[in-house]
Amino acid sequence: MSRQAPTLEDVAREAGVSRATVSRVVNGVRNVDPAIQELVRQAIRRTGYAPNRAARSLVTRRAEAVALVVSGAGDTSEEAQAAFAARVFADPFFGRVVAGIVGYLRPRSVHPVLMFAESAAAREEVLTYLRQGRADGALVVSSHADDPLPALLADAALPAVLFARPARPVPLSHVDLAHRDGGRLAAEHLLARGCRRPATISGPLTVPAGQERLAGFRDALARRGHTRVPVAEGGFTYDSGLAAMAGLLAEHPDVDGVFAANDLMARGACQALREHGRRVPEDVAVVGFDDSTAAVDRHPRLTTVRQPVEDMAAEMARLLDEHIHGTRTEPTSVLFDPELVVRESA
Amino acid sequence: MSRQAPTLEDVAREAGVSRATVSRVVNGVRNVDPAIQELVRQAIRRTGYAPNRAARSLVTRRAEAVALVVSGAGDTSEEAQAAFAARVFADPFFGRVVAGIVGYLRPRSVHPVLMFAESAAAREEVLTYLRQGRADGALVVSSHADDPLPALLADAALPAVLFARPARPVPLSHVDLAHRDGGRLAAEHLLARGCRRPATISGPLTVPAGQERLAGFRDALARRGHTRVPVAEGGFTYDSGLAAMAGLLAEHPDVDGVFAANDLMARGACQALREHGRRVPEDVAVVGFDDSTAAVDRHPRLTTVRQPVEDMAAEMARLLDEHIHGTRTEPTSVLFDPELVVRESA
DNA sequence: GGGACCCGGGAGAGCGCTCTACCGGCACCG
DNA sequence: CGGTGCCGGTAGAGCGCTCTCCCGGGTCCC
Repeated sequence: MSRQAPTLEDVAREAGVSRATVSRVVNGVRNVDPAIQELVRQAIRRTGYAPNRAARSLVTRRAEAVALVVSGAGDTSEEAQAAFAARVFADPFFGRVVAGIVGYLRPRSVHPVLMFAESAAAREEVLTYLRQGRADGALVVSSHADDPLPALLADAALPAVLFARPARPVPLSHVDLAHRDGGRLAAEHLLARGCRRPATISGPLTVPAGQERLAGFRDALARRGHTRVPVAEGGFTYDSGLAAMAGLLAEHPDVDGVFAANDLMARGACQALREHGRRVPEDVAVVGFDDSTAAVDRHPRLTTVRQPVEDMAAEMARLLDEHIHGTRTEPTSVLFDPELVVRESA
Repeated sequence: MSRQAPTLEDVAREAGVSRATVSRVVNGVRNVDPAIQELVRQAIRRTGYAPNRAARSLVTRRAEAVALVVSGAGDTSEEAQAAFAARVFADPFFGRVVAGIVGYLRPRSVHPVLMFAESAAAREEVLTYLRQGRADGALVVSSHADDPLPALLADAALPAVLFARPARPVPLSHVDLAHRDGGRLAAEHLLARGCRRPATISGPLTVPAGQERLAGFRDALARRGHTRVPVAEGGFTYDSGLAAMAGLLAEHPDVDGVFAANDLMARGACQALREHGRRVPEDVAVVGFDDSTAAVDRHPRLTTVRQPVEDMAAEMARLLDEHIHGTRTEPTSVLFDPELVVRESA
């Protein structure tokens, strides 16, 4: 910004019309004489005019931006913040969320502001940010079940949409997956493949997704007569999957099929199986969950329950849009269907 | 925003002082009587006041936001945009960049707006965004060498800082790594381990980082008498590393040490070696580059040349800050030193 | 004791935009 | 030929904030 940026006034003078007329041309409201329109457009080009957004926001009361909040639970220390960011981004899942959100926002010229809310101070910052009108609403992706942010947002009556149903009910719209159906798909596939000793590495049982994937898996097996299925609880990380699989093998050396509640753990499980001399899928079939590209294209390519994350993220953005514009007022929950993707591991 | 948000005026009335005084308390400028300060603070608390940022930005001409631009080359189609975003985030490298940037920006209450610039239209959008004053500057991470964005930013005299030196010189500040030294570290380590037949999987030779890591590696080996070192060019992806390693093995079955120009390719190389019955590091030692956590903590844990990405990203943000505030005017380049991290693979 | 100088506070302009008036002119119609 | 719309444009208020200018009163020093 070496010299002053041109204003509406400058363009108006250049085109020989009033400020309002230029504004109409820029925003495309009301009929403006085509000849004058062209005149104004040329003036805009000559001056290199770009409307000042702060001024526009001031009167429209719209920031045309939304906060993309990656939310954690507890009260992480300041130093751990960098680690938190790195960890979140390490999960291929998050990239898909961003892709879906940006895909929806971009054509609407709305921009996502990246925020982390892993401590009480950071959460307060998010609320303030929204109250200041710097963003029109929040898209929240929580990494923990007991994330306090959703409730804070709801209390403040700030427009927000969540990815995944919160553990505690909160009057906020959210998108989610039919996790139960996903677990069922995995179970049915393992049985169809001829597995006789299925087991599972569940997600953390504190989060709904963890509980429901497990429930769906168990229910489907129970209906087919498998009532006592070994379960090892994992934490959605590679290492936890590895450890869980090692544990399962120790207690049940005869397992021939494993459903891991996400791809990262499935990968860990594959590694553990390899270390214990089991071949995948010949000795033990492995089914993952998510279909996160990065985790899936390794060897052996993972059979997994696909979660349409991009679509879900886009829907999340769409819901927020409606809440912001007041075309939707009641909290809504949109459920997506999982899909089995068969590759090599099962 | 059900009811109107409280304004400075409201707080002033509540506290029985003038607008200016409240503004002074909020911004901490000049001496305000402690008693009155307290009065104002209470009024702020009672009213739940949060200063409107659009209004503030309008007069300060500061958005207190920067664009975090992930930039590609060519003219990707609209449909490929989602894939682009997903791909970028899949690289663990990017998460570290974000962590470093956020670590610097957050204490300064500056927020990053995520933007993708993988097509001409998207690039134009970035420029407009900055010209509109919605962000005070841009932090650019390019995935391609011939990215046109830096030149566009420089031409428009918009504050911007790049990660890595652009292929074509551009009058913009940037941070970078002493890639040559990194290549040298890898070479020396392999030789020190007793490797007699070193080879390398280089990065794309169109990008400076690719060229220089290779040059450093070659030079160091040449000084020790290894003048003809097998080179396979990769594309910084897992698959390209796998393919390159397979190629190297086919032509030089006796290689006993490999330097891959990034961790992802090193992982691919490990996989290829495993498939060809070679043990790592017993038969072939593998050294990676980056020290990207996610890629490194697999089995065998990767020996790698660490790039202090977080520090580099933070420095990038610091430089931008200086450019924005006018305390730095000349384009500056800051070089960081790589560091060898020895783990299991070599 | 009087002038210079702060120090704490208020008044008010103005940042660049949108948007609601309003107004002149022109076609149409009774 | 005087209303009645309607079209195409202008005028101007005002969004909420910062910041310069100003002013009263106390302090300090000669």
